[in-house]
Amino acid sequence: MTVRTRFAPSPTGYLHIGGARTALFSWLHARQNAGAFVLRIEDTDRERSTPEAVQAILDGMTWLGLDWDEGPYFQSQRTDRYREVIDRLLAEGQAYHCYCTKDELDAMREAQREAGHKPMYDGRCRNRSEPREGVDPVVRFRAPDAGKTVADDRIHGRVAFDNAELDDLIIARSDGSPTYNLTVVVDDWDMGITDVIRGDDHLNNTPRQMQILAALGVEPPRYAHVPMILGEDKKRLSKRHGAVSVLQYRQDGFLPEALINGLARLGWSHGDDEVFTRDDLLRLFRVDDVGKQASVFNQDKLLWLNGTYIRAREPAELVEPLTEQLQSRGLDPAAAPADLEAIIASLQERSKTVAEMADTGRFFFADFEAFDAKAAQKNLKPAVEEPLQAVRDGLAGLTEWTAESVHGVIQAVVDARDLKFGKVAQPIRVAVTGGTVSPPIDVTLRLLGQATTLERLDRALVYIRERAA
RNA sequence: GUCCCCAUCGUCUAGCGGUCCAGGACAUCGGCCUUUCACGCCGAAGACGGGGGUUCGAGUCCCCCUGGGGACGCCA
Repeated sequence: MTVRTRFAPSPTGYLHIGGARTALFSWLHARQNAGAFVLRIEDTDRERSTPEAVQAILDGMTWLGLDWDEGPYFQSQRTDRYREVIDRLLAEGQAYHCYCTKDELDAMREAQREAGHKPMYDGRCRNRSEPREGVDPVVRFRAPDAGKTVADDRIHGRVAFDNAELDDLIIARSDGSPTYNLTVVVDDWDMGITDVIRGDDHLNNTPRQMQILAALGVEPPRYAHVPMILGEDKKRLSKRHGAVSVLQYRQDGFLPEALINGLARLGWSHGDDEVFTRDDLLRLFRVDDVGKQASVFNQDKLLWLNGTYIRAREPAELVEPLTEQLQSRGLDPAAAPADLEAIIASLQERSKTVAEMADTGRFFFADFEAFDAKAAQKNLKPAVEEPLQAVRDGLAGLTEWTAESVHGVIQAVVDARDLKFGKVAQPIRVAVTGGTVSPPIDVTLRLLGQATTLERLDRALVYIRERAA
């Protein structure tokens, strides 16, 4: 049987890293087995589902390169089918109408809690034959009272639940709309899903879904419940844990392959290896090898991974993400004084994110307003006026503007005065970049171009003289 | 509270009864390199939650406790 997996998010918010990881695992499992990856939007909660969220999820998956073969299917468009299954269950006596009111149920649960029991529906409407006046009934699934329901999970192994612990859950609301556990079951069945890979917060739903499947006479899929991703405080992930939206990582200058790599290494490993490309994962990943314990997503490690991927990419492959970052800063990539790829190459090994690349390389694309105060204080002192002027004059005389020729000029000034290279290089750096960080000074000047370099050196010279005066 | 799941360095993890005075990675702290910042290299510190078993031998198997997470909704 060909493998069919699915990712079934509810569109109530952005695609967060927990969802992205289960999507990744499902995607990998399908791709490894030449199977199909189905995308299904679980939007039965009309109140909270939004089209913006659907778009955010689609965008996030696309950015990560998690392409789907079928869908997106929308549960909101399948209500007739759910109705059909609910009617069948009703007709077969495997489901029944329940007329209990909210107040009645609350009172019941309260009493159970007080008695030290798990709150659950006691089945009081199971044998009711008469409708109750003025109450629109819900439909409940008649769950078995005795025995066990056993799930054979790829990650957790055999998990057994006492049927006595499972109550008659609502499969249709009083307005007739189907609920989650019913729609999941019907969809996975109709869509021929063979492997359900989802967060283990759903482990408790599994026996319920298996019971409905059994009532329908359908073989359950294979389950793999992957552990949750927790925040730094070991609590469930939420907005308060910083960047959790996949698209936010994009905005922050992360590369999709870094996020994929980082997500895959949460709960899964392959010996001592840390860096996995998409192809590596396709070759080595096994859902069955995923660990059982919940984990915390470590931003520092992702940053390190992102740096390795930035260095691994060809400069040309960074043009697009860098352009995005420059534009979001109001900078014009076309204003680059040199070939954009050459600028990128000079910035690669000192950037952990593309955002950082745009920030440290900012001076290439726009002039700066003022020198960094501390940098100027320390480097643009009267003592450097003379050597700086010498460098300026030497550079002005160059007819060939290369890193080598630039370096030659600076080296000559340094040698003639018996200085250390840095004593001259750093003031130049502050003069042309405004700050203390940039690629090697000869490369920086070469990239900046002769005219701009001379202009900014002159300005720094004026600054030094004014400060001295 | 009840049920389910989980438990190795700060974090992600290796370990599948002896080769573990527990290995790798990130972070941290030293050092080297150096034209700044980085990159790179070298080194240090840092963990088997506790208690019982089983066994010649337990990080590895079993039980209990503790701790954490999840579920218990006319949310998904």
